[in-house]
Amino acid sequence: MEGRRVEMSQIRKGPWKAEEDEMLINHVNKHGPRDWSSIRSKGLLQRTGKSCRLRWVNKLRSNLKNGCKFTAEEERVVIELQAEFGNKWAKIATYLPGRTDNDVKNFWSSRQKRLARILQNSGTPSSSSKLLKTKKEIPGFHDVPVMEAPKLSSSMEELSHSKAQSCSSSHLDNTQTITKVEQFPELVNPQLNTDANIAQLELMSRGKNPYAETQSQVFFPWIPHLTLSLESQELLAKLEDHYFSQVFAPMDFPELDSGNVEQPFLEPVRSSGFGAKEEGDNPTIPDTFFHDFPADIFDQMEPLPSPLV
DNA sequence: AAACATAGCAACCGCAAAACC
DNA sequence: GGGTTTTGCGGTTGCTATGTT
Repeated sequence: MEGRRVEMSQIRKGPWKAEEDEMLINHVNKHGPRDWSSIRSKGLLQRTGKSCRLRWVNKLRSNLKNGCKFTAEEERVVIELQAEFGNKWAKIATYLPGRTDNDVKNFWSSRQKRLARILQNSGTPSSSSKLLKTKKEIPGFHDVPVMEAPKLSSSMEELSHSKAQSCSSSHLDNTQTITKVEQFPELVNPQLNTDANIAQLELMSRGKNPYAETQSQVFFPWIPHLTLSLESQELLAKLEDHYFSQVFAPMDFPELDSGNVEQPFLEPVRSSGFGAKEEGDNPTIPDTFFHDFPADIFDQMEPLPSPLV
């Protein structure tokens, strides 16, 4: 018993040091990614075999996309595969080269928390003001009811492009992603990503039929064949009408009911593409509307013809 | 500037399946 | 065939960075 206590106390836990990483890499180079328990029995590291394996799988092995946010495409893959397989993170991760089961799990967990918070806020009338105060909760949502014409910032698109490039260029196995995703052609439809869906469904829910494409085209006319994801539909089903009546009460768009389709408060993105815009080019788009979208959300979108005026 | 809230990430734990003896 | 060890997975926790008030 005493001996066991001493043994247990010798096991290191917590963050890994560079020397430990180096030792672990050496072991794998010699023996391959196996015999994890022998690492400790040989006295190489005071870590459990499980801990060594986890460190290798999640951080040290090659071709990992450490530090890169999930792209819109990756998000779609996760959402679709989670719906199909459930919480089989390891299985889902096999469809995402460079991502580990832990990455996928963490991504999903964060997303669930975000959705839960939105739902919670939507369910309590008194929380509407709180909702509107929090920028991160619904991307761009807080800007929508504001009828003024805010200035267009170019900083975000610069950031988006630099981030997208730094991630995509450093990982050559993106082709593998495409190969796998081709098995799921529905995954690469020009849908909006998760957060965008949340924002869109909340806007669209003013209408009688939130899934109607005509509605989506009213609010997001620059997005072709806009469809709601499973998640959005589920979320929308749970949202309560009073919330929206509160939030949008000051606004009224009779043209929506009459079928007279006009742009209520947003103008479409120019066909030249998001990154091609210049400052002041389209002053009616709120400058924070896209701030929470993944950097390459627009990569999947076909350029649209210039809007009819 | 400080306090608080939130998101993202790394790592641990318990359990189950697989492998080994 | 059964016991033990190893490996793999999913859930959870804790820490840190960042944003907000």
